Order: sequence, then C-alpha cells, then structure tokens
Amino acid sequence: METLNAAELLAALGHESRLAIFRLLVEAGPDGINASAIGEQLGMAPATLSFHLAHLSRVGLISGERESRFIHYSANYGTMDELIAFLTRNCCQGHACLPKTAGCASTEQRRAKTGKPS
Amino acid sequence: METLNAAELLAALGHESRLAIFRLLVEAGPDGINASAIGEQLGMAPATLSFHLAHLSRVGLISGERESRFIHYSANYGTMDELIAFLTRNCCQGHACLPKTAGCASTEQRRAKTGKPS
DNA sequence: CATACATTTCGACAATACTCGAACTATGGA
DNA sequence: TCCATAGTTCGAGTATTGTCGAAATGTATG
Repeated sequence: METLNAAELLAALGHESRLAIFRLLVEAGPDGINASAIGEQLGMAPATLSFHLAHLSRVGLISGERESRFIHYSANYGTMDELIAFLTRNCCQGHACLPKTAGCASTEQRRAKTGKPS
Repeated sequence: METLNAAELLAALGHESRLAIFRLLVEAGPDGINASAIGEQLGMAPATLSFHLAHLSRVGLISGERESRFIHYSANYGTMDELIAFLTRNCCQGHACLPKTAGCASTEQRRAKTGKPS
C-alpha cells in the first residue's frame, strides 16, 4: 500500500459518522447489516448516510450487496488489515511497540499460546 | 478510546502530507528528526510543514522537543497503538482477521515463538 | 548588540467536504 | 398496475481545511 492510498482510507475513517458506521459493521461481522438499520442506530438522515456509505465503499473499506429490497453492507477486513500493516511497517526498530493491540482473536490466540498476558 | 477521539487521530493521518510526516517519524525511531529535515525530505514550505506538525502534535500522534535551535519531532507509538487497538476491537468474531499485520517486531516475536508463519 | 538560522503565527484566499430536502430508481406485494 | 418501502442522486448552502507569503519569535554565535 502506498501513502496516497493509505491516506484515503484514513481520511475516510477520519470522520465521526463514517468511523461509527465502520465500527458498527466491523462488530456486526461478515454478514453485515442493511443501510436503514445503520441509519436508525446512528440517527442519520438517509441522504447523509448514503453519502458516507458511498465514500467508505469507494475506498474499499466496506462493500454492499443487494438482498431483495435491502442492501447489506459489511466491513472489508482485508483492507483494514493492509492499512494497519502499512501503519506499523518498520514501526518499532526492534522494540515492542504495540502492546495493546489485543482486539483481534488471532492476536489473542497467539498470546494465549505463548502464555503472555495482555 | 472513544469514537470521537479516534476519528480525530484518523483525520490527522488522513492527509497525504501528514501521513508522510508521521511515517517518516515512525521509521526514524524514538530519537526523531528535526523539522527542517522533514521539510527537506518532503519538499514542504516551512509554514505548511509547521501547520501539519502542529496538527499531529495537537492530537497526540507526535511530540516535539526543542534542542538548541532545532526542534526534534518523534512519533508517539503509544497513541498509534491505542488507535489500532480501537480499530481492531471485536473485529473478527473469532476468526483471524489480521494476517498481514506483521510489521511489528513484537508480533513477529510472538509468531516466531508459536512457530506460526506469517 | 547585530546577524543568521530554525520554526511558528498571522492573514487571506482557494478548494474541498458535510448536510439534507426533494426528486428519483429499484424491488416486492396487493 | 398501483402503492409502499429501501436506498441513491442531485443541488445548494454552509463550514472546514490546506496553502503559503510575510512577519514575528526563539536561539546561538561573532
């Protein structure tokens, strides 16, 4: 990932409403949820919501799939992964710089195996 | 970390120039580098650079320390860590969602211990 | 103190982004 | 076909952000 592309992703997440949408989808899991459910939970006007969903889609952080009258949106975990990989590349000069990054199950499983507490 | 605060950090990084500055400082390590060196490497006007450095400082992603006539800026790894922890919280519903996040030595050390390939 | 250099602050302009009502498109059901 | 619901697009107004020259501040040195 290049700086320009990463900056686009970060800018997309750098807005309270869009970040809230993205986090909602991240926690919703791979099945995702439909647009109006997002709008209800976050109290956003349909047009505003659509604007932000389009933005997040355009940069590749989420995808929408039509399911009859609804459109199910879901987070693209791979894109987030690449973004985090970009941010942490050559990040710590040999030191452990990310002790708190424990939200991911794979990380927690790794910690459990090594017997390291979080 | 709350959504509002995280959005501020992401917005700060969501600009090509600021992201380039931050990545430069992340790779420079804890000693950091001074403002004019950053400006030289990125070809930025002093006023513009100062504006972006102030922004990154305000949100806590970098810190500057005066050293005679120069000001050494360095990345605040802890803030980045918290940000990534926020982004990945409850992120993968039990699946391994971040296979590529291998830039951090602590992660790599953990992987080495468990014998897991990246 | 005068000068040079590093960096920030100020001010103004240009560009971009956000919001949301109204109109539009798509889908399913009566 | 007619209607209701889900969601998007359009358009206009407002607000925010980015850029950078010029002036100011802080620091060392002759």
